[in-house]
Amino acid sequence: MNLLHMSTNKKEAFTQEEQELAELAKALAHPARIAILKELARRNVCICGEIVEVLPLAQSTVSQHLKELQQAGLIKGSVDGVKSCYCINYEAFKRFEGILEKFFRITENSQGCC
Amino acid sequence: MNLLHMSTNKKEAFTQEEQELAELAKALAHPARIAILKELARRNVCICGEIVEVLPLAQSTVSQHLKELQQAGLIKGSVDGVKSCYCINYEAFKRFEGILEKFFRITENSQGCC
DNA sequence: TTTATTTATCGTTTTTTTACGATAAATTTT
DNA sequence: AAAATTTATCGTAAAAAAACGATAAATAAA
Repeated sequence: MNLLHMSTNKKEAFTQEEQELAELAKALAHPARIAILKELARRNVCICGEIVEVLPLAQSTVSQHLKELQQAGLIKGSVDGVKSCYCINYEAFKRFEGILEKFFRITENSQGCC
Repeated sequence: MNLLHMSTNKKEAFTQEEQELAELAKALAHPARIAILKELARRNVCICGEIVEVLPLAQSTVSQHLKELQQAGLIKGSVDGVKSCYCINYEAFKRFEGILEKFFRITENSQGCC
């Protein structure tokens, strides 16, 4: 492999699994998004702009993070009048957990040498 | 909170735990790094430039990814002559698993509303 | 000793992410 | 009906990540 680095489309060079795990990991790759997820889990009744109150970020920035979490599938959102309501997508987390577990299992039976 | 967005240093606004999880997740947030980790685990004898052979990326780019994984603590490296050898840091993965498990547990007992 | 191999690092470019303010649309409240 | 509230989106700026080629240092092979 690696003549002129194979394909022009880098994304396609990796497996579907690798891409999916990377996408999900990316959703967790910012402390603000982790804080949002924790807050959504804490109040099991869904919240909306209350998240903004809790985070040290501007409303538009929080909105952006919420969008990313939603696009990754980790949260669900619904509109209630002028307010909007988000919550944990339980099924997605279960799936995420499964993918991670499988991944970690691979690393488990490798005895390092360094 | 949130008057002028609190502190000027955004990083400090989140907990140590949130930051650590975000850092670890970021290390997984690229398919190339996942592929590298899988390859390191597959050959349980450590490899080095053989990783470059397997990935559709330039040598310098792979080297960069290896550095990031090492900085995140997920892999260990050692030099053997002109070659350099990397391997899975088993303890780090165990720790990572623990942190994730704790995090997922929080999300588990939240019944969504959307 | 000269040549070849291996790999980390430098410099650079391009792309993505993060963050904010301003604004617009929708909906309550007054 | 007018004013206020809520929130997504737009435009933009700054920072970080991703990628490459070139190079230098170290070691191995000739």
